[in-house]
Amino acid sequence: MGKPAPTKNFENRILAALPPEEYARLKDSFQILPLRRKAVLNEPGRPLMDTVYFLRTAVASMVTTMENGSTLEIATVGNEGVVGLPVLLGTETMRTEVFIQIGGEAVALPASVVREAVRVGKPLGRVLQRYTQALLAQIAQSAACNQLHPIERRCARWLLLSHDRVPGDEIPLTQEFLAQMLGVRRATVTTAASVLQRAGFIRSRRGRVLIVDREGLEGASCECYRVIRAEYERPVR
Amino acid sequence: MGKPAPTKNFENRILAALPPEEYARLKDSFQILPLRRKAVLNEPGRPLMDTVYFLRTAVASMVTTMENGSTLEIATVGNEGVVGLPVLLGTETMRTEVFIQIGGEAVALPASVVREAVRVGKPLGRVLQRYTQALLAQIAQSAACNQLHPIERRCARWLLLSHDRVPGDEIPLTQEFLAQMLGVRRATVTTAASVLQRAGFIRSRRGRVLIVDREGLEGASCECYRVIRAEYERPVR
DNA sequence: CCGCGTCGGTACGATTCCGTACTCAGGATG
DNA sequence: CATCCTGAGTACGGAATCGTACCGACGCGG
Repeated sequence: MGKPAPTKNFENRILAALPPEEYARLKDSFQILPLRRKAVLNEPGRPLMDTVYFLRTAVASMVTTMENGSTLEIATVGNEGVVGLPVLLGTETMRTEVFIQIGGEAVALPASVVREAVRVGKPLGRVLQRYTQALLAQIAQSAACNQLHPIERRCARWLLLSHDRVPGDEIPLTQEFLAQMLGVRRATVTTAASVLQRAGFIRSRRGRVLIVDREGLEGASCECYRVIRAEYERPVR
Repeated sequence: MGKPAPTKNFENRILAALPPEEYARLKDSFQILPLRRKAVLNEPGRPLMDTVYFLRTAVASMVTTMENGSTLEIATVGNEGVVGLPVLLGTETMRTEVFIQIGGEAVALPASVVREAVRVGKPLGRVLQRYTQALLAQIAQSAACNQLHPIERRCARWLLLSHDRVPGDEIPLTQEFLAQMLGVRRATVTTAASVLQRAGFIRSRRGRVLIVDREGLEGASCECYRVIRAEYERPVR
């Protein structure tokens, strides 16, 4: 399939889908800011998110932590999406932690502006609802994937989803981190990655993974990659 | 904790949360109808859902089927929720199958009526957005649970969530079915259920499970039951 | 250029769950 | 009452993954 075509200037896809006049109107409230790796955008306990982030080159992760300390990534958010959905869904807290997985740029909009646009039925609201559905589908598919597919395939899926959201072919990433995303031991990731590497699909260096053969990796991945990607690429009606 | 208190006449909780005048207004479009077990409310391929179902005594399951035929339940919907969310989120299809797990009553509303209410910002829209968030949280928690918790606990969790949505203490349910919900073999369910039974928490007969010691079952369940339930019981602000 | 902290590869027994398959029991049907 | 189908219990070898641990290597900072 190859990577999805990048948007112009790596603009966030939700913003890019807006009619020009809506985009122009919102632009006054824009604030373009860099998000550094490991920056935390949402913490489970914290009450309020007063900002909605439309990611450009930055990539974020939604992660759940269990009582015993084990973690699992719920969803990845890149320039196809937005961080701060609860603001639109009537609550001001969310139990999952959201943090920046790969540093980059984002557009910040005050929650009030977004909320107002949604309330009065502006196009932004429609697009955000559509994104909510896609996010829901992604989470649902991952839920099933976690239970039903072996790690090697899930690992490939994760790498592909990440690759789609990153400019080049190199993903900054430790195996320890990937293990936490997939909810397995680091050693398990090592063996899975070794197989993918021996097959010539990836090359992992210390703290980074290079995607060498994307086609091959897609073959090694489970169907879930395709399903999730298709959901995000469904046209906004 | 005990079961959640039932609503009056087993009314759907979303409808019950509406202001009286909104409820009265919608009541003209109501259609109360029985939903039989195994009835399919949504099929992945099918285009359009022109009806939104507010469940009363009926219980529905959202299920994903993988290419290899294995299945997994994504979420359970009872009288706290609604079937037909995509209608509100801008698409008309959904990849997950939705079917009736336990027969009962539901209120059917034409999608157009609901969509209009949401569009013009009626209270119904707010409550539905709030439910969307809770559903999202439920799916996210299950996703993590599937990966991180052993089956015995997940089995207990499932039984509790089902128990909450059913009038009595008996859940009509074959182990084969439960296995498909949890994404495991039937034999695995048998052993898990045996443990719960020997502990005196449940009694399983042919095609039905009786909840004997709810407190005990809560102890045998993972934290996810509490988390999910808490999300649904969060007040609508 | 050296030292040390972090990261990745590997090992091994333990455990959980799978795949398959056989058997028995409940209960509906004729 | 006999039959038959479906549901539930059980068994056993195998595969995947865990928990823990050790070791070597990369590369940053002093």
